[in-house]
Amino acid sequence: MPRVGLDLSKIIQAAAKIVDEQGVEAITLAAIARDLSVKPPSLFNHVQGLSQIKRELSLIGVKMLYDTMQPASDGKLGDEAIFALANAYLQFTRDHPGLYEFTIALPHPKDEEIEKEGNKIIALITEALRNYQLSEENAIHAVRGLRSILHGFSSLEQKGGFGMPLRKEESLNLVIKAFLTGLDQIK
Amino acid sequence: MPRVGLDLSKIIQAAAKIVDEQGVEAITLAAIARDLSVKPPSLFNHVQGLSQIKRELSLIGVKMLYDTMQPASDGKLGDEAIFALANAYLQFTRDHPGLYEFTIALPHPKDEEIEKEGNKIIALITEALRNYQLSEENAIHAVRGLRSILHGFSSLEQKGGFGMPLRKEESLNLVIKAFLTGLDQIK
DNA sequence: TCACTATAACTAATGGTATTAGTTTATGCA
DNA sequence: TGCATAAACTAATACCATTAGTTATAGTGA
Repeated sequence: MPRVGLDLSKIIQAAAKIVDEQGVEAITLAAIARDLSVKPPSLFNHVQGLSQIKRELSLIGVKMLYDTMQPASDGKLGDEAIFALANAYLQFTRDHPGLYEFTIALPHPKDEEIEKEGNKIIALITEALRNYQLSEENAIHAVRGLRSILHGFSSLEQKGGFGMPLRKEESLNLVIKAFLTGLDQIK
Repeated sequence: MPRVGLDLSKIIQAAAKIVDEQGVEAITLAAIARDLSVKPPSLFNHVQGLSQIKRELSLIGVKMLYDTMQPASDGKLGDEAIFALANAYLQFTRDHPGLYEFTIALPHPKDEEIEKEGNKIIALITEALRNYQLSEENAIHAVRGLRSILHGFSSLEQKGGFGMPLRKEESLNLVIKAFLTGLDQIK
């Protein structure tokens, strides 16, 4: 019985690799155990079960997304900050499609730790929109709008929803450009 | 052995009810069979397996979404048509959250029948955008943008992504309003 | 009306999954 | 060096999808 030296972190790393390379459907305790050269029950020494693993994937997903977006917008303001955030967001969804899905498909709607991390992302977007002089209420609408654009575009791209070969980054830039331009006039 | 009179349609209806009421995770042959008071193997007399059922859910999902959107925009043009489409889209995702997920999570990327139905939805949006005088290329970008907004907003709402109590329809209207206003200036 | 055929729905069996209980043994610490 | 903790295991249970083979119903033709 050679001890492999498992721990929660190694299990989550293996799980993250599987979802990013093979899709969220492929995440099973059996697959993780295989990847770690261990039998499935061994995982229970370090983890409550599959649902905890999914929860941890959501958590590191949100954290990694924030860590990707934060440096991108740092020091920038207005349009420049928004486009930087958008590019970072899109890049993350391309680099980590599986993990990204877990950032959206929340386990229990009320997981405070995940919610806290998610709020950091929202704060980042809110901050980038600061110099648009929006009312408090419109700022909330605008953040929701930007999140909808970012998630919708990324999700549709992931699922192969865009048939045309036309450059997709160009599409995202145009939506955001139009949205921001229109935002300026609504106030 | 009383014959229940199963057929493909009844099976798909039962499956649709399950995904809309209990979520896409809940769709299993066992659950469908229970709902129809039948043993799981009986389903194989009418269906290839679970993957075909999922494929059929995608197909009727796309068809139903089109049938919801088409009458909404019929006879309208410009902003009015776009907002009508958006409201119909949002309503569909609320009435049929499970079916809606299947319209996005396509089975094999290349299912011609589903793709054909999907193209009818895209044509509807394209038509509604007609009088914005967009170049052919920008029209494609704009359709992608609108789809991103609609899907992103609906998906985030479904997943409980919007915490605030602030009226959500208002948010969607503002994003679209801003997007359309900006679109007018880009050309 | 009756037999016959096609097939709907079944039971039994296989192999995959998560999870729990109970066992063995490696490893770190006294 | 010995011992206690716990890591990894085997065995077992319960669920799932799917296939093979069985039973018997319902519609057809005589």
